[in-house]
Amino acid sequence: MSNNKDVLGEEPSGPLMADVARLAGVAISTVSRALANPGRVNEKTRAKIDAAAKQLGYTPNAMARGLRVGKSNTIMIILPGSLYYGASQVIPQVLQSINKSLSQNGYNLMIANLDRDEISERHILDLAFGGTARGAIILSSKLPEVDGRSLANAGLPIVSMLLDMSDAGLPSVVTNDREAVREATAELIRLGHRRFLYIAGPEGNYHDVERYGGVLEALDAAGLPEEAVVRSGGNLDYQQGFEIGIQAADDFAALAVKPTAVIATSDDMAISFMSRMQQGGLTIPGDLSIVSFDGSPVCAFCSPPLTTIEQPVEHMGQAAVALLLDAIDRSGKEPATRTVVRSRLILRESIAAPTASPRKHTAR
Amino acid sequence: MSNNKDVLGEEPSGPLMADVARLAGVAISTVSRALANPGRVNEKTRAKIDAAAKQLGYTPNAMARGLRVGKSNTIMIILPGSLYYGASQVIPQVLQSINKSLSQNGYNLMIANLDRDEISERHILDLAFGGTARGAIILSSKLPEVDGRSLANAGLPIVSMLLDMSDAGLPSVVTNDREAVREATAELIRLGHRRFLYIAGPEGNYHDVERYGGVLEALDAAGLPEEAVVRSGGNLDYQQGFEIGIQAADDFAALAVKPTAVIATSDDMAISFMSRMQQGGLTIPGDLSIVSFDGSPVCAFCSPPLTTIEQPVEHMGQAAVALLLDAIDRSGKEPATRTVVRSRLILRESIAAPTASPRKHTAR
DNA sequence: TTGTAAGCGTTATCAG
DNA sequence: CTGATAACGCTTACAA
Repeated sequence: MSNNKDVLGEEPSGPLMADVARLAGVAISTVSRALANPGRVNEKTRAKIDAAAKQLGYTPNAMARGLRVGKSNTIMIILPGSLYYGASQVIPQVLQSINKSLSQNGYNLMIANLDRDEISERHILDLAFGGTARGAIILSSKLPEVDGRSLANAGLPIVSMLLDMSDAGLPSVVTNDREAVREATAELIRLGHRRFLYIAGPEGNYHDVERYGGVLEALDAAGLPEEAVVRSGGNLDYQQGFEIGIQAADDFAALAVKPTAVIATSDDMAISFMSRMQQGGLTIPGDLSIVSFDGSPVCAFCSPPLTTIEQPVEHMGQAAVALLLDAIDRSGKEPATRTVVRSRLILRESIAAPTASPRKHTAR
Repeated sequence: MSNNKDVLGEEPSGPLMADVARLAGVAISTVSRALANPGRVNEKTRAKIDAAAKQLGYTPNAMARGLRVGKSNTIMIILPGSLYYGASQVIPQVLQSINKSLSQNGYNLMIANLDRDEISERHILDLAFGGTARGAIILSSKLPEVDGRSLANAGLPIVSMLLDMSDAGLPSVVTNDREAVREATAELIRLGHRRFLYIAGPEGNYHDVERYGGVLEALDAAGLPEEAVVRSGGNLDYQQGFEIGIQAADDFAALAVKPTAVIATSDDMAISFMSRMQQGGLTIPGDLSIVSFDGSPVCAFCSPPLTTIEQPVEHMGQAAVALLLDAIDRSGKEPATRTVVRSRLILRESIAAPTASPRKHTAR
């Protein structure tokens, strides 16, 4: 058994449980028990077995175990489109956090998809229906569904992150997009701003709806009309943040009445927008205040340093894993919960009171 | 068999090959053959089987297949420390590229490690020795090794990326760090610079050695003494690029004779360094030219836009996968190759000829 | 407490 | 070309 017979050219398969059993002088099932439930076996035999296992450098075969118990210990993470943005570290931070939490609980992390074409979707479904994945965490996207098979019917626990899908029955971990943007906008209003430019991600997208909603709520609370904010963007994805910011700069240039403050829905947008504005001779925050969303580390080193809303990605990752493992354990028939982890406004030099007389602008 | 008997509370296990066989009216082994080697089965029965499989929504169980054939189709990627940097998108780009190439070849990507503690290393070794991983791509780090087991002896094809480990027997995909930095430095010399600050990653690290070597070669070629360059940094990791840049700014302030040009070994370093310099009243590139390494997208939107060396990460990822799959197929006894993918210097406004009299500075 | 034996869902060998 | 049947390495009743 195993590769004792040192056959040349043979793939070494490593020591088997049978090898450990033989070396320890016990039955193979005893080894299995000793390794899994150390309590249910005689202390002395357990020691013998441990010693034998260590001596041989035995590692249990994960696929054999998985097949037998009908479960894997791999979690897949389903990512939207591209993994990289301009400067945002949200996705890598999420991966880091989730992977860490999973490792601590004995699970592996598999990257399931980056390109949302049919091939990738099929790939995801194979992972789910083929027993490879034990659960899934899905980021900012809808459930894959290809010719009859849908991830929703895979009998797989799924947690949505960033995007609230609790209505669709998925436990979700999100941040308080709406409230955070409302507060940021309120801060701008407090400083004296009355006209705003809002730079949007994909229009109608959950984040866009929530964040823009937050702006409107703040305006409303301050007694300002909805017309106080002008929208830009809406047709490109968050991955193209730099592009969006550039287009917004063009939009800004075309405006007859200039806003005095800008609310960008991602740091990338804010960064390229600000760059263009400064090239055009505007000073920030003198002529224009800017706040954005994501809390990318680089914001601290922009000139001026960018005020941004920091998403607590690490906590969100932990929460998502906790929810998922819970669902796995309880093989849950419970109603989908929604966990909200609060974002935090980081105030920096990119916002200030509007200069001169705002009346000049508003012509009031 | 399977979940025909709709038992409540039972985990639905999905249709099995046996179910497909029954529906198609053939033997189970014929189904297996039809699905794997469509050529070795009668066209008509194949059609029947395909239809049955599709009708049932059959997905083969990956673990069963893996156990039987003694191979998985999962590749693990071993990452150094943290997954996220300041603004660099190198890691996410690598993941994207590798995952895409693997998917196209029917492989899955598993993230193997982010924290290089003993637990994680053990985890990696379990993946390797437990048959979960069929191969590994390792980024800028050495092979894990814990109590007796070493990844090197797992009988697993491994490809190193970013770091040249061809000497240690690992096929490696790297960029031409040395040459790229040499050219960048030469460009600065051509512009008239004669005194340099070099901002380093971990001292003695492969990248540091290569990149600093490139600087020295350029100096030498121009007949400049080694003393023309001052080193800063060396004790922090690349993940702490912003920190390194800040410390470098302090180092710069303490210098009696100021360099006129800075070579940062990562964009993060350059960004925080530049931010500090500008806060201190220096203008870039007027008082100081800056080039850096990585080619982060955000560099285009810094003020001034940063000259940087762009690593062809996508190509490198593809090359790494190609090498790995090759090694898997050939179960290769061939000598470890080294694939070099050339970096590219992106010229932007952060470098210029030194102003008038460098003596002004040096006099102080 | 330990051993025996029956699978888990595939693939591969070997007859037919 | 197709069908039995024996593994793959492990877990888990069940028996001793």
